[in-house]
Amino acid sequence: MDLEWKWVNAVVPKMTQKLLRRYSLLLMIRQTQPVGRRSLAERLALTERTVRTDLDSLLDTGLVSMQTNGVWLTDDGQTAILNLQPLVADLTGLRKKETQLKTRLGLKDCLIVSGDSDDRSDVKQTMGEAANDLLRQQLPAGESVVAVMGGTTMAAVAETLSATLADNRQLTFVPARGGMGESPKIQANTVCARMAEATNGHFQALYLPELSSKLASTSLRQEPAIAQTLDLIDHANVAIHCVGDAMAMAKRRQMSAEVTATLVNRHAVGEAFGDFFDQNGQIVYRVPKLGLSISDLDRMDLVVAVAGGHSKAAAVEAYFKIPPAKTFLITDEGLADMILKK
Amino acid sequence: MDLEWKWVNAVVPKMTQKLLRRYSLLLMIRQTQPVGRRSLAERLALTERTVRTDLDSLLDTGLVSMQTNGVWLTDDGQTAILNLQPLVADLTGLRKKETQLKTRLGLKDCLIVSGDSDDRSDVKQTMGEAANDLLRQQLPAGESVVAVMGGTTMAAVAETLSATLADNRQLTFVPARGGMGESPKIQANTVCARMAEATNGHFQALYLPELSSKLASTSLRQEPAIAQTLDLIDHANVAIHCVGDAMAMAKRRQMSAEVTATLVNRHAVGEAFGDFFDQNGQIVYRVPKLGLSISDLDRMDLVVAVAGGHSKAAAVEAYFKIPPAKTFLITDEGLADMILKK
DNA sequence: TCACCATGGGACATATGCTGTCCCATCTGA
DNA sequence: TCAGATGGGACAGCATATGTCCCATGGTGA
Repeated sequence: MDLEWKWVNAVVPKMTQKLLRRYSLLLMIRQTQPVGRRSLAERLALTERTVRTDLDSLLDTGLVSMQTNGVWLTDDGQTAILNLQPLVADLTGLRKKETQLKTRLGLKDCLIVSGDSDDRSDVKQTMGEAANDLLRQQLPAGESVVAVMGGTTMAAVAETLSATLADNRQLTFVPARGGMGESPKIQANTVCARMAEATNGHFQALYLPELSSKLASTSLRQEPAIAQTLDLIDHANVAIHCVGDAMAMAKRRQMSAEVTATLVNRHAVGEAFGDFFDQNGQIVYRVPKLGLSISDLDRMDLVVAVAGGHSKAAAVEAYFKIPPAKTFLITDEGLADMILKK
Repeated sequence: MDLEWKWVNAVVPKMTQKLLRRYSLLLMIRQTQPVGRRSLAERLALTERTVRTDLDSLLDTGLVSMQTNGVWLTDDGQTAILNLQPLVADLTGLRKKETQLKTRLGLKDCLIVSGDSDDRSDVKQTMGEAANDLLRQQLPAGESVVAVMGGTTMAAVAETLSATLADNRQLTFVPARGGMGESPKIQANTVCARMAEATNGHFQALYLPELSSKLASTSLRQEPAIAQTLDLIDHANVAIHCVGDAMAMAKRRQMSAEVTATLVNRHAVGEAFGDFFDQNGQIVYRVPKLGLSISDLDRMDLVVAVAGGHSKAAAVEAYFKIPPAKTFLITDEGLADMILKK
């Protein structure tokens, strides 16, 4: 498929440029709708007029609609993005990187969005939308219990979940683990609530204080409210989570100096589900928490990992030495390049 | 893949038209090179200027070259045609018909060119070029012995064989069967000679008179020159042949009224390798000839059948109830439609 | 409620590319 | 040698794309 486009380009040059330009326009509209010509032009570094011609064309073919408050993506526009994604990935060479990363990390499949979320904050949002697309295609129909984690990346995913996801599905969201010391805005409970809201689904919170001893967790496990949620987690068939850089996570969760020192000593590079691992994928420290562990992913129908930014490359690369080979990864070019260039 | 193009078209309308126009331009150049703008314009029902703009573009990208005697296809142009073929087949809907026909007839694969060779004589030539493309991709490297049949279709294939076929191959052509009463221009010996010439290969003729008795064939088989050729035929690993309408073939070969009556009585619809069969693929009459039979195809590495025109539909459909499922078919839209519409 | 700002739409000159239609010098092949 | 086909030049007309304004308006936050 890769070579094919070379010839298309030779026969109708600049068709691909135009296609890519309009595709990125569609993406940007989806991300910021409702939005006006001038904002779009600025964001995409195009002139107002070219944006306008493109919009007029897309209006003709019904992919966008113009309202007094700005441009909106139509349902057809949504579908177009979904259908054009692999094609555009081909054109930009991302497709090649996707297959490379897939084999390199042993993934079920892989989606790479362009950019680097360490540099531009909107890339995280694009990853969120990619996650939404993926879920729409991969989430089994019917009832599902979705275990999710917290974090800024997961919050971005939650922001973009659309109601169309719930068309043939009844979704229940549940935090994969108890409160992990994150700030309220990005903790799993908040993410759950937001996802449930967006998809007209249900959610169940898991309010847990910081745990310091195994004793406390054993007694807490008896609490009816908590036991019920833990039971739900045990029945989750879908997991969406992120992978974090070890030190960044330790700092964000304000872990004690003692624990941090342990992490350093044991060369922890990444974290997922509260488990810290070194570059060989060996778990070197577990945050004492209730809920899902990496090993529970085996029994899931669908596992989606979302992580981007070159700073997380080492973490992600190490992480995928652990989980079953059925995980989907959604990442960005910054991270992908960092892993592949080695 | 089929749906994808709908969206490409929605995002960049009329690019596909242009792509198709230029592709057909390339095809026409290949067919008639060296050729001038005006001839091309006339043949493709375009204006001179349009052809010129397209040619200029193709010149820029190096797919064609302009000489004082006309336009030539470059090597890149050749490659472009080859690589764009499946894509264009998608766009025109031919691809869908190809897969349909493939499953319907139980083929290894199938190439359909647009048009109907019963209506336009140049369609046969296009099929020949398609055959050339297919051989270039499928013919095993190294030495091959290619058994070919006669007929106008095979003659068209022979016309278009190109030297590039022989890049990594040494080819020997041999008539699959003895002279079948065809006129010299289209008989297998001539076709062989022409193919060998085009590919810098060898060929071995098989000159046989009309045979009327099995006795004669047995004695002829002893003749050293004939025995040698027959031995070569036995070692053929590739076969290229056509499928004919039963009555048309009987007439062309000036078969006796008696035999023709037999064919009618037994409801023969088609012919291949001198074997006539009815609509169920049952062989109802064998021309007493020396050489290859349909059953010998089993041991071949590659079998290509070439037949087009709606009038041959019944014959082709019946034929593919006989041979192994590894045959490639090259046909035209007229024939494909006739089979598929039922 | 009001004011402001971003919105879509209109307008226009300009640039670029495509089209139709000539003519012409030149090359080719019979 | 010569007739016919070749590529290239030229030009006007047309369509589309582009850059740059301005304007009325509607939604939103103060």
